[in-house]
Amino acid sequence: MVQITKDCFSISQICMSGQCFRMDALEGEKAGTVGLVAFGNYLEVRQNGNEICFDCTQDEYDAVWNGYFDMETDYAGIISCIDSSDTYLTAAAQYGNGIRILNQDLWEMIISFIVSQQNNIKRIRKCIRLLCERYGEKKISADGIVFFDFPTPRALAAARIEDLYACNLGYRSKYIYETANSIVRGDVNLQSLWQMDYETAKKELLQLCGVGTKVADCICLFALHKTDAFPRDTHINKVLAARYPDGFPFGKYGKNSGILQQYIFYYDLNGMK
DNA sequence: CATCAGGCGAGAC
DNA sequence: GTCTCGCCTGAT
Repeated sequence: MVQITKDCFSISQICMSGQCFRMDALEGEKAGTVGLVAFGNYLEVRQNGNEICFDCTQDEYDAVWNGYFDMETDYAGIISCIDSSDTYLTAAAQYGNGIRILNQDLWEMIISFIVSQQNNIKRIRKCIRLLCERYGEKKISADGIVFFDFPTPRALAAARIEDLYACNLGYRSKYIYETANSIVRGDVNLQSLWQMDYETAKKELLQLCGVGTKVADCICLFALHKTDAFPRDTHINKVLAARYPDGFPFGKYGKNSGILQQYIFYYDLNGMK
């Protein structure tokens, strides 16, 4: 059990922010607790105000979760840099001030955001769950919780396309099959993406079948932590058209643009219009 | 019944 | 380079 006191951290906001599809609010006796799987580990987190309780050892927290939840980044400092005359952005950041940009697994984000295209969050979660149950390694946590790791590139490359269809992936089945095979073949070296800047990494990711500009930006932001990536989905485009007819001020916000994108997305999805 | 979900690839021009 | 169109599937 690890107890942390932290500002600008809300496990429920992170859970609902839509960057992770393997994080859920638990029900029944564990209501108020969030469960998640990442990097082959199962974790439960609960929070009371600024006090956060991670149900794991200190070693596991240090090795996995501190980095995963981006705990060393000063989000209050980022929010304080927002132009106060931009009332919309100020309100969006205020509303979602507990969101953090997670540091998630690169391969998992590639597949997850291919699945996400032209899809709704509920069905995305179902697709990912089926992929994990059918192609991922079965594991048991220290507390006896059964969970499934995210499938490896090799496991998905070996899947039959008709079996992928049976995971409710629809036309995305072929994209996943093709992308898994190109990673196994080494067409794109995932490890090499880490040392590239945002633009270069994005260009490399665009080679993968089913990865376009929006999905590539999500991978850059949620896995590679290129925080200058600014994914444009239907929600963001709607807000940009309504609130920023002359363009979003990327020059002003630079490497914080991607973080602000999350506040805008979350605000548009869950908050006020 | 039509439309829409955190788009993308293929083909036309 | 830019534009249009079809696409799995479930929710509304």
